[in-house]
Amino acid sequence: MSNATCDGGPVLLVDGTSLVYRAFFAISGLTAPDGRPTNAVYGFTNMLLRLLEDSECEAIVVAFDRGAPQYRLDIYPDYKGHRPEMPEELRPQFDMVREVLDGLGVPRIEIDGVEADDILGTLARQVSEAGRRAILVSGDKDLLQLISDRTEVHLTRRGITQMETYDLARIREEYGVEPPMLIDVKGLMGDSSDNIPGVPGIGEKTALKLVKNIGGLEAVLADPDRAGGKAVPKRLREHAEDARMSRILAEIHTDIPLDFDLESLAPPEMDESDLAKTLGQLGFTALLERLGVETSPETLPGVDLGAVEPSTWSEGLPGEFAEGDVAVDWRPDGEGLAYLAVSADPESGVLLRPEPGAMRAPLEQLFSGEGRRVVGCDLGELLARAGVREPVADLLDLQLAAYLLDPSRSSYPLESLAATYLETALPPDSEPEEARIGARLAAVALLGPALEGELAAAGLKDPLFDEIETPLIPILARMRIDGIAVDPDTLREQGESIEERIEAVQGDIWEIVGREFNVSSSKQLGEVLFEEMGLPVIRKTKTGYSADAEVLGQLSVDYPVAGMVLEYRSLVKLRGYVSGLLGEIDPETGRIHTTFHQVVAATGRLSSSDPNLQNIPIREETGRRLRRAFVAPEDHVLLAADYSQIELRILAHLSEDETLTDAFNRGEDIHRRTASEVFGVPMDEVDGRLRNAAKEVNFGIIYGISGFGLARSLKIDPAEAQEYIDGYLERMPGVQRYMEDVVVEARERGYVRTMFGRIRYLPDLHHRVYHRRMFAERMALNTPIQGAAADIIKKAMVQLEGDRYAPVVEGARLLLQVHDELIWEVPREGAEDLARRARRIMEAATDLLVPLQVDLKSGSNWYDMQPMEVSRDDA
DNA sequence: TGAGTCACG
DNA sequence: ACGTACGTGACTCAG
Repeated sequence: MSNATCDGGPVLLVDGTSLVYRAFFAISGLTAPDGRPTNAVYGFTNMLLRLLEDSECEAIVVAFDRGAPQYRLDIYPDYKGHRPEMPEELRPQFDMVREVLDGLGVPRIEIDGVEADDILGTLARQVSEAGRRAILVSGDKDLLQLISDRTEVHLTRRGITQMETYDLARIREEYGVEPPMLIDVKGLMGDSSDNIPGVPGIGEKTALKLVKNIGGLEAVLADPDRAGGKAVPKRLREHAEDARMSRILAEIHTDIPLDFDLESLAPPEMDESDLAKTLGQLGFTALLERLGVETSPETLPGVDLGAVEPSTWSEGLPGEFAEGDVAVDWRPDGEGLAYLAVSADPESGVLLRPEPGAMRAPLEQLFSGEGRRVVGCDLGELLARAGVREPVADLLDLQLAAYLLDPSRSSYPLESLAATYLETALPPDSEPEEARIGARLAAVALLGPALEGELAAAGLKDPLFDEIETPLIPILARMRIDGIAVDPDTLREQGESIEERIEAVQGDIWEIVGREFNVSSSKQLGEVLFEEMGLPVIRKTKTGYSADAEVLGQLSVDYPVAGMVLEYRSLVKLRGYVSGLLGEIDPETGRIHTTFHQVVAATGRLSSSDPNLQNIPIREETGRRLRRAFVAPEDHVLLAADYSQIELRILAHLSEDETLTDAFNRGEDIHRRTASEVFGVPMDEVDGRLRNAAKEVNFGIIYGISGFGLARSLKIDPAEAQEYIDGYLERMPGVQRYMEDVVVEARERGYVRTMFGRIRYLPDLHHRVYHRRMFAERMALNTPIQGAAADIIKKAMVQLEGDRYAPVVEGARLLLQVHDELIWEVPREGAEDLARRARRIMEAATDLLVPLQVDLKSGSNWYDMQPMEVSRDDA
């Protein structure tokens, strides 16, 4: 399309500055995948492509303003004086527009100290003098003065989607004057947007009438009385010089020296790979398709696995892959591997097919070479599946790197890494498997340095990737391999008791209701409670009646059946835990081997699954007893070390709020102090109710507070909740300022970062839908806090566990991480030693304005944990 | 598969 | 005039 020649067609002269501005205000909420605002680039590019498609143009040029137009400022220093500054989100988009134009092969002209108008005027004159037609495209009516029989103007109308054509006939009809006379009109009327004064009291109508009836400005000024009346001639006399100056300012120059050869104008020729890269990074894939640009470029030349015979597993790794850097690819199959492929260079690789039960040896070899580097995806999973507890090789996990670069993605398949960072596609499933694996290996090898570069450029490599996340890989793998011992009998006993109570409660519910139904079915429950029994409907969901714990809790005051449903629900929930946990006990080890996921939570936290051991009940006694099933082996104990109030301490540090830091530095009970501040009560008069309210306020602050949310958690009036919040922010002005600053900065940058540099993009900060935008703001407030807590405990884990050949304490194994807590099993006699070291390292993991505090507990199972007395002064 | 619910920090 | 606290994973039902 854009490469088609169209001899004899008009030359398109585009006012880039004006159109980018229009696009910026016409479209909102659009961002690139990396979070940069792209609304103006998108609108402009879209408009430009439509122009190229619609007009059979011969050539196109885009002009931009650059710098202050000195020749106008000399005449009138206040020219464009009252214009608001360019919006922060628009400024960087001009460079993106330039890149897009370069990719499209559209020439652009910008000259220091010259306005786009004048460049366009000059070009229009040149085109016209060459006997060709020109079409000026802008959002600015000023260009109408340039219209001639060979020049027309297209103006954007209402937004940017539509253009309106102005030609000579239309100007004559609408204004009744020749186009150059519009300069005189503007000289008289002025222009508030450019801060051109004109003659006060003369607006467009009067100005036009004068010019139409009398003639140009000089003719009007020569005999002001011809204007008729008294006021207008008076003003014309008083402001004649203003009018003359205004006319000069209003006149577009057509004689700017251009370093541009009109003869060289040619239809644009796009650079497809350049354009694909530019538009791809901006996330404009639909535009790429519209341009017919190949979006999934040629596939990589794969590593030739034919060069080496696929090996069987038992033969181990061929010698040439046993040392030196390698790229690996693998595929899961059940609990094992479908294949493992390794290559050391682009020329050759090896494909191994495992024999069941013999996975370990080649993978030990793979990860054992001192100083070698293994590059691949999800290496932790590979270590865990192979049972490799102590890899020696350096690891470069591509998935982990990609997660740090953009932690909000739902997954990090090699295909999408290759597409994003290499701009290549992997072969489709229709290709033979060996060819596909060969190409995957090639992609892995190339992605290594590519992603390392990206990490470094984003400030994520050191220390986050190199010192924290990568060393954590084998630690998490080891936690999974080791697992935690679980006593199935304890679970089964509790399960039976739970089952009995479910039967009983279910029977009671059925009796009250008068019939049998499935209490677990929200649909059936809703019908029974709200239709048959006529209970008041408190809230509705998309699909029916809401009957969650909050609603049932309210109803239970008047309707005992609601309370019984709550009990039923909690019992069913516990039954789920029991059966889930029993099903996860490895028959060989008698232990549960949960998986800790390193690339799931967008804040940087870990997550746990199969089973999730980060949500084992503790708040309610019945559920808490489940913890009795998590046991330490003979002569061992479980040791738990948890950070006390780490998120509030981070808030104190980040906000530098005096009250908050003071409270922590004095070692006060933070919720009590908060209550004292917010409710104006002396510390020792804070009762349990006030303290709890303050505790909820503190949670609210960390989550990105709203009066409504706090009201809900405290079951109070939203207005009252808002008063608490206002009171809090008044007493903690540092926190208030911090919260405001974080959101403003995030909006400008498109992302937030933790103290350790961990990044999270929040494109929805510009979303046009209010609640999406608010949601993003709360993420902006919460992520630096939750994320920093994650950074800190990860760092502590690495310091405590990273030295693979010297366990912290003989026989100790780190088993679980529950966000602000670490749990080990340790020989009884080593517990105190481990506790001391854990506390020392965890509390010193980072230096904040307030101390970090670690509480320690130990016990023979996860239920009976007793506080440990361990002194700190052992440095 | 999605919605609703609920367990944890 | 709107919908509302952050981050997860698992179970259950229903289509």
